[in-house]
Amino acid sequence: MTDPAATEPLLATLWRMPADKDDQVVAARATLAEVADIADVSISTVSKVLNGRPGVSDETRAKIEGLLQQQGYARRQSSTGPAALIDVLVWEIDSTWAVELIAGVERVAREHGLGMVVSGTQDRKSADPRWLDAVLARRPVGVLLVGAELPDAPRRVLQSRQVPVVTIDQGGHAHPSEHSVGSADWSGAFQATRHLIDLGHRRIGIVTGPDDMIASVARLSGFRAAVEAAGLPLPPEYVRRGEFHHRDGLEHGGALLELPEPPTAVFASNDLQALGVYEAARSHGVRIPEQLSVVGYDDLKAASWVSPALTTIRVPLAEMADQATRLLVRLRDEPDFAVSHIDLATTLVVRQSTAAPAEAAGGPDPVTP
Amino acid sequence: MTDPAATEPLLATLWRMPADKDDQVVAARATLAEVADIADVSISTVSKVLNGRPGVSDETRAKIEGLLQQQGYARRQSSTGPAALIDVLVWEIDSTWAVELIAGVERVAREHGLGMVVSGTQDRKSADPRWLDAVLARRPVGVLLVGAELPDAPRRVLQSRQVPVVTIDQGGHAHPSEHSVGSADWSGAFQATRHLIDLGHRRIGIVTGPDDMIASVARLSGFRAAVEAAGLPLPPEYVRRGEFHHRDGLEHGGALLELPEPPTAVFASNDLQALGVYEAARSHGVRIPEQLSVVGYDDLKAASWVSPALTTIRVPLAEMADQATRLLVRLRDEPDFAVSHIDLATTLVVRQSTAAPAEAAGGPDPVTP
DNA sequence: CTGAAAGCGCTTACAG
DNA sequence: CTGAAAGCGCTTACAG
Repeated sequence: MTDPAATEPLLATLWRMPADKDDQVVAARATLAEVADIADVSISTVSKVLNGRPGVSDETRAKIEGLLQQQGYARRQSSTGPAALIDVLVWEIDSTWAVELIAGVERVAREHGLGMVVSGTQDRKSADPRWLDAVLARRPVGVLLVGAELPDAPRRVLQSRQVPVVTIDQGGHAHPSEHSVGSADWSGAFQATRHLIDLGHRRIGIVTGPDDMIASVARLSGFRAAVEAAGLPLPPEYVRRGEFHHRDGLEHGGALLELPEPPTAVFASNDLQALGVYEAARSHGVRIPEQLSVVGYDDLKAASWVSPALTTIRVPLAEMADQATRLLVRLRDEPDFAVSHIDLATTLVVRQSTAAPAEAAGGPDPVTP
Repeated sequence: MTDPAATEPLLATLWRMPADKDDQVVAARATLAEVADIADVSISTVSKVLNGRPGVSDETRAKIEGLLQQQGYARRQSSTGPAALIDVLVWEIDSTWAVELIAGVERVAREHGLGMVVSGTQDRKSADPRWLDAVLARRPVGVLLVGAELPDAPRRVLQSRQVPVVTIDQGGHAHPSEHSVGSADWSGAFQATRHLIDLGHRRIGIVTGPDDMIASVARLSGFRAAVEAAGLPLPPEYVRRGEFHHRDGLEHGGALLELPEPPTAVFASNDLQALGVYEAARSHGVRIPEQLSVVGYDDLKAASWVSPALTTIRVPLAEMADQATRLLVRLRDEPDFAVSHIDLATTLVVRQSTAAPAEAAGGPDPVTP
């Protein structure tokens, strides 16, 4: 059985051509008998290994365990269809941002009698293989990606098992072949920047999100468009790359204030960063909004609690969660439902963190570091 | 077969006495053969009904469907035991407080290869019956209650199905027969109050949580103990009942500041309330900490972002989640593990929201409403 | 340690 | 419309 040619016909039996009118090749799972055949042992022995029973030599056991793993052996499939579960994969599960989405998904899932399995990931772009295995074993109604992305390989695996995937907040442009629910990032950023310009600001800085996130790129782009449309300069040192974290605002906010010619307003790409800018301003003795205007993005609850209350772009997180979850439920009932990209509108919420610049001409005196 | 006596022995076969050394009676599910027997039809016919196949008369179909329902027929049980899931029931899922616990539970669950199913409830004390049904169908490793309580009936149902329950943050005193992980609420509140007294405050108000939550009662009690130990007066109007919400701080904070003799310091029973007190102080033109000291409870991330940064009691939420989840995993392996109550220590985090009162003797002038 | 054989719960093609 | 019989995937008591 170490002769590769010998296993050839056996492997072939693992792929069956079912008597299918659609003339479609479907991957059939391996049975105990097939694994036993490949391993050259009896079905009984494979059964013992599978159930952890004694009476099998270590050598045989190891060989069979390897084969079960390799062949992706799964017990007799219950013909009950998918479990009443939705799997949610969340990037940075403890972010205030993720919470509002999770709460929204839970509410709609509950309405439909579905449980919500939540998994976190620190790595936005690659799925833990154990996560994928767990999802396949659970056979959920569908998978919701919140801020996370899925590489092609696991994406195809899910597709082949008829597990639909919906992405939330990718700006709706990431995978054209994939269902997504996002918000109007570009125009939200444009509105925010426009608001600052209308107040009379001429020197406006930005703290961006990671440049490999569509939402973040779209916000920067909307910002640039508004600045350019107004004919304002945008020195490169006014554009600071961040990671959507509080500390970005603290660090880059400080750096901006220490420039020889600091901006009179800062557009933070999310509220957390905006709160970081607050802290930087505080430690530099700069008053908001008198000496520095700040606009955030998201409209987290905290945005209205801080002082001064934060002017920001409201992202309809609850509604996005709602739409995405309903889409998943719909895909369960109509698997061939056309691929859809939904972008919900964002709105500017003006509070106390923005005002006209101190001097329409020169701006505040440079701050001494 | 409408003669009740005739069904008697057949019903009896639904309860089998397995060849069990423990001499335990175990409820066995009905098989197709048994249902067929009761219905007086062949197994084939029952199988057809079960799978919605044609070739069965409406009458026979109706009879069999009724019996399948009545006998609680379930397909062949996968002999795999409980699913690789933990069920978490969360009170107010979108509270900042719940998030940190959920994130902590997810991390430990993942470590153990377990998925985390999250359900929310707005009603802290009664479980949705659909939730209970879903949990029983999922057969999770265990149930974690986060801020939620379970009435006796569902509690007994879970117990009878060997689904262990662990409660997080009930102060560890709610159900003596139940596993719980809490934190030292009484001594945390005592520390916080003691801190204010040490700074020289003599008039200290409190915004409490709901008086049917142990955590909240314990905090009030710790507060009282510290005030009394210092021989300070505690007028009834200094004790304001809240619900652990931001608006409690806003409303009661305002009410306290409008008293003829307002307190010089406020102990808020959680950080959200403390931020509400901030807002009340702001709208009354009262400066923190110069004119009013504020202490919170929880140490949410936002506590260090606000200005002035909030002095608070740190509750080890991540560690509590960790302990509770590990306890559940342990209960899976040792169902008879002794009931345990773990209370983790809390610590005082001194930031900028507390200072000595303006006038050691009289305090600030009463604020005009 | 190994596997042939009996058996369980279920499905399905087919005879009546 | 109904059911006897063959068969599938798996488990288990037991012979070698």
